[in-house]
Amino acid sequence: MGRGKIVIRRIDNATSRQVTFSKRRNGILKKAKELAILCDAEVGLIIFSSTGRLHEFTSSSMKNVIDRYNKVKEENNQLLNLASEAKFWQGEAIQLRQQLQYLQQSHRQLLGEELSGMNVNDLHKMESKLEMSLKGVRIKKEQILMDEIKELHGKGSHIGEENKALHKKVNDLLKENAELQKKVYESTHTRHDNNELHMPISLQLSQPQPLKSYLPTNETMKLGLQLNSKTS
Amino acid sequence: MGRGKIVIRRIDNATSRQVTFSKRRNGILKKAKELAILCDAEVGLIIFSSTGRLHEFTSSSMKNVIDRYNKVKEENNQLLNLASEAKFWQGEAIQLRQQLQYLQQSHRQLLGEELSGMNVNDLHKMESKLEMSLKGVRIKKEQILMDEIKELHGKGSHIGEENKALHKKVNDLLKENAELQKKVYESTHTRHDNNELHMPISLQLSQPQPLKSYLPTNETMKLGLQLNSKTS
DNA sequence: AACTATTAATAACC
DNA sequence: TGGTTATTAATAGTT
Repeated sequence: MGRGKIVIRRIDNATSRQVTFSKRRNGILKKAKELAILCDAEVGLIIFSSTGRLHEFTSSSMKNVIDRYNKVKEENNQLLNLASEAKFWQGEAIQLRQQLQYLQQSHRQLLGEELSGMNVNDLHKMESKLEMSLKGVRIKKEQILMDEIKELHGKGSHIGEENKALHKKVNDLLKENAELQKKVYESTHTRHDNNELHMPISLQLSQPQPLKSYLPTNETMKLGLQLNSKTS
Repeated sequence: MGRGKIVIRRIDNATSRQVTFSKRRNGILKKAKELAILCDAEVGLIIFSSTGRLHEFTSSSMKNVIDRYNKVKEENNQLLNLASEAKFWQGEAIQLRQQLQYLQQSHRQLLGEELSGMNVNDLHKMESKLEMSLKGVRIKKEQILMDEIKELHGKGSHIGEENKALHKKVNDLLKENAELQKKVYESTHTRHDNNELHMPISLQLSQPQPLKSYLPTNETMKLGLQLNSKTS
């Protein structure tokens, strides 16, 4: 749109560059204004000439336009951040789902399900694997049982010793008791007849109770059962 | 530049507004780019369509352009402030200079200088003014003199009374003295003759001095003169 | 989105 | 800097 066509590149001649700037600047300012009016748009145009002079057009106010611009850019940024975050977690989810699927498959195969699609070699390997596993499991189980037994033996011998001591004590007490009974009998036999058996009876009843309580108790029996149920 | 001329006003039809927006937006974006390249200008163009969509062009970065824009605006603001401040003080100076000039003129005229350029009426008024001033001055002067005299009279009468009292005292003393002299004379007359007249002479000399010092002094005379020179 | 008659912008010149 | 004009570029109305 001039006397001749021009290529769009920096005009070297400073004067004609300035002239062109002046003309085109007016042109674009007019265009900006027209666009704003015709199309009801909010337009902000800032131009610094090569000499540093400022020229501007705004349909509203430059502050408005800039604020709105920054707002939109910020929102876009937030959207971008959210999008990238979503993408990241999506990736995580895909990876985790794959791992899960693989483990489920492996698990089913270990349990003997879904063996279709495996060749003899695979099945052979699987068999070895399972045998190794079984071996490990049995070794572990036996070890636990042995530990249990060892512990029980320890407890048992301890209780046996205690038992011995108790038996001795019981015997001593019985002897003592007998002597006392003898003395009482001798003394009461000469004076009163009706109160005769009161004291001996109460002493006799107290004797059997301590004997019973030093046998293996319910609690220690339970402990042994629990350990057994765990290793079976 | 189309099939027909158009007036630049908001296009009512939303669809054709949108179409026009699209076309002209491209046009102005191209123009902005061309201006930046051809003329080596820094350009920032922000467009919000009526539907709120953002379109932009910058030859560098929008942040750059906006920062530079704000910087220039701030500088302009500062310049504007300084300019308005300068204008304000200039106004003040002009006003003060006028007042000064008027007062100088008036002062000179009151002193009888620079009477050329005044007509008879002006001079008549001036004369009256000066007469009034003179009258005021004379009245003030007389008042001050009267005050001075009154004060002096007050002082004078006071001093007069003191004077009377002193005279009386002097007389008394003279009488006393005379009597003493007489006694002395009588007593000495019989024994010594050479000391006879010493004492009476000294007492006679002391009498005139106090009388002199109670007349108006040099200082009060001076005060009167100063007041006169001020009012003349 | 493509076409085109027409207007608007502007490059070169003064 | 501002005006003129030949020419190109942009685009309004249309398809």
